[in-house]
Amino acid sequence: LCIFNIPTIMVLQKDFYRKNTITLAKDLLGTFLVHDSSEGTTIGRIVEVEAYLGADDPASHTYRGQTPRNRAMFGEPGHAYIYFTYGMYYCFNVTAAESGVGHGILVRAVEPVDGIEIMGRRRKSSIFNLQSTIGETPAVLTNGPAKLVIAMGITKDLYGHDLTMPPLYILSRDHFKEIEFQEVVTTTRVGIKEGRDKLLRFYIKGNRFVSKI
DNA sequence: GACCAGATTGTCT
DNA sequence: GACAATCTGGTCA
Repeated sequence: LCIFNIPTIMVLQKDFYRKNTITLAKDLLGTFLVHDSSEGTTIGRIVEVEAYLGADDPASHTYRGQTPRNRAMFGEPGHAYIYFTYGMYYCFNVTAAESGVGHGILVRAVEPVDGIEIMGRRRKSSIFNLQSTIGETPAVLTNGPAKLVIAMGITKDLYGHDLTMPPLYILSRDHFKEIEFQEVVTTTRVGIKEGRDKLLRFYIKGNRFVSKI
């Protein structure tokens, strides 16, 4: 991983996750999601997220309280909440806020950084045609919450996983590469019926891997 | 670009 | 029984 042979980059620890949910959502932009799997390591830079605010948010899976499905969001921040949806897809969230509150941050898009061939293989088993490219990198690999889960090989057995530990963890921003950190765009969330007015979607302005502009 | 139908099943009421 | 924090491939423009 010569890309990260830089002393300022490190695995984000528990303290990083112990903060206001909206602040955490924005702070996750530009960090690197890493998954070490038997197929190899894949790394994606987080470029788009959405915050879900539990009992204060009718769009949240935790709005009506705890169930077997959403229990991870009621635990410690900085763990994986992975849910199954539309009969065939999984989406990945970072749990947020203190225990009992039920907040989560949906990762909607990452920018492929390493293991791009592995991502391509995983995605091609789901769809046939990946012609669209950005330079050498296919744009369609990870520009959506279910797409990135497939590309990065995230499965439901990682439900509740502590994100400070292998095989799934998050690295801090590369401040050397981000001398000017990109501006954050704040907008409404995608694909929800309730809470459409809330401005809880955040993405890196101008980033080509964001799911929708 | 915009809009739309279909896939497919766990989860909750 | 209804619905879902989605994606793909089709149509029309």
